[in-house]
Amino acid sequence: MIEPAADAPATAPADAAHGADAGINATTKAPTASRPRKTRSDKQRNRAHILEVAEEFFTEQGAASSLDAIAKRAGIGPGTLYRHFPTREALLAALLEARDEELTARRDAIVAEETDSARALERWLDALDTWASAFNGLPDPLRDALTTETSPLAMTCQGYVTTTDQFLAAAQRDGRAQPWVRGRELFLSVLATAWVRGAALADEASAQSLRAILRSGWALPD
Amino acid sequence: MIEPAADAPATAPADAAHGADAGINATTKAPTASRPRKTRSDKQRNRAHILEVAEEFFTEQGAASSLDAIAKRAGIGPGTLYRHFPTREALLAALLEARDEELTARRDAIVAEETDSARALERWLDALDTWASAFNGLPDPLRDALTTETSPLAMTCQGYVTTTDQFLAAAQRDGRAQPWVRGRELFLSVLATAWVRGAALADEASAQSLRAILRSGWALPD
DNA sequence: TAAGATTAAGGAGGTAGTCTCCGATTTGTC
DNA sequence: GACAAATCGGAGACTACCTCCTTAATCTTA
Repeated sequence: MIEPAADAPATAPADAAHGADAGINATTKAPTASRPRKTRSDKQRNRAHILEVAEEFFTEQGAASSLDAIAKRAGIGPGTLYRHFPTREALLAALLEARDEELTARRDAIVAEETDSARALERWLDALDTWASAFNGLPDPLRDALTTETSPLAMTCQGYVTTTDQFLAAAQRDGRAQPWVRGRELFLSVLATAWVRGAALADEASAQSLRAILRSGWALPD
Repeated sequence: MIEPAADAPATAPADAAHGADAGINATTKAPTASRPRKTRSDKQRNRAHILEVAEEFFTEQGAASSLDAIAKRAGIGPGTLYRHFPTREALLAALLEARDEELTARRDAIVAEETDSARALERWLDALDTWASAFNGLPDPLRDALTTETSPLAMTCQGYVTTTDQFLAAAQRDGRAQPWVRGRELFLSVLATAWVRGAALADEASAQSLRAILRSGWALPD
């Protein structure tokens, strides 16, 4: 049996909090401490549009695309882009958040369908590989996030490391994975293979082979 | 027995050709077609100094250091630096050339000392790992070189891939390495582990573990 | 719905890095 | 020592990142 699940990597609702908290300070008419305004509509519109355009750019030209160019194609000034997403990592995190749902779904599907714990871990690593290969050059910021602590990507990565740990623990319990391996390293190894793929634009063969090497590296026979 | 060796990755002598070819066109006194001049001394001096300073910078700040900053500390203009080394890769290649001798020596030592072909391959991969970790951020240009064909680093890499292939072939003959692995992928996997190490400035534990995963990945028991 | 308050947009511009071109300088040769 | 060729130096064109401050859009209230 397998049992990772229970705590997903937490898809934060981005911006909640407006409405439902009026009337608290209605006693005084002080101009300060008034009820917070509704978020301006153009802000949300811009945010959404930036994300669309960034997805395009990153897909076509990799995760290191020029942010100014993204702003220009989105028809906004650079200041607006940076106000919404102070760093490249923040922008990437927002884009990956959209993929979070899919990855979580794959995780749940694996848990539900797979009875072989080693096979389950393998499928999960496959899913992670696809995720980390969303954009060319994505492995680099992901790797950095894993050691930076204070990155918008850090939380996301940490969640997936935890999930990896759970799949791995199950496989280890069944004697199907090397006992000395840790989830963090498997996660890093997935990033590393995705990084290798990023080189060639078409060294798929090498990436495949590397995955196989890693597979036979963490696995135990039977 | 092991038998890689024979053809080293070819340490090009950089600039030969001066002297020993005079008198050929001595028949006419035509101002054209005269004997080529000796290389100017300041050129060699500058080249050497650039290499010293670049070694410093790359060691301290990684392989992505500012080239203009290197030129400035070397007391020359950027144009001079770019004339000597048109690209960052050319500069890196020149620096790595200095390490070529050491790596070749390690290869020869392994060939001479090691009777266990799997152990020999392992030691060679260790040597490569040290080589690829000479500067922070070095794995990236090395990876690119492996698929660019027309990079000053490409030849160097290709030579080491060949050496890896030879050690690997020996191990495979002895049934000590997975038969489906190729030298290119092992080389890439070394780069990948070096790349992982580059993240943390100190995630040595993960890098070690990744090496172990790879080790048990390509190896066959007994 | 118009005035006032506030939030957000826009974009000029400071900083930094890459790389090139050409006038000035150094060096080798006779 | 003078000439010619090779090399240097660095201004500056280009691109990218990111910030600040002025202007414009939107929300609120009457």
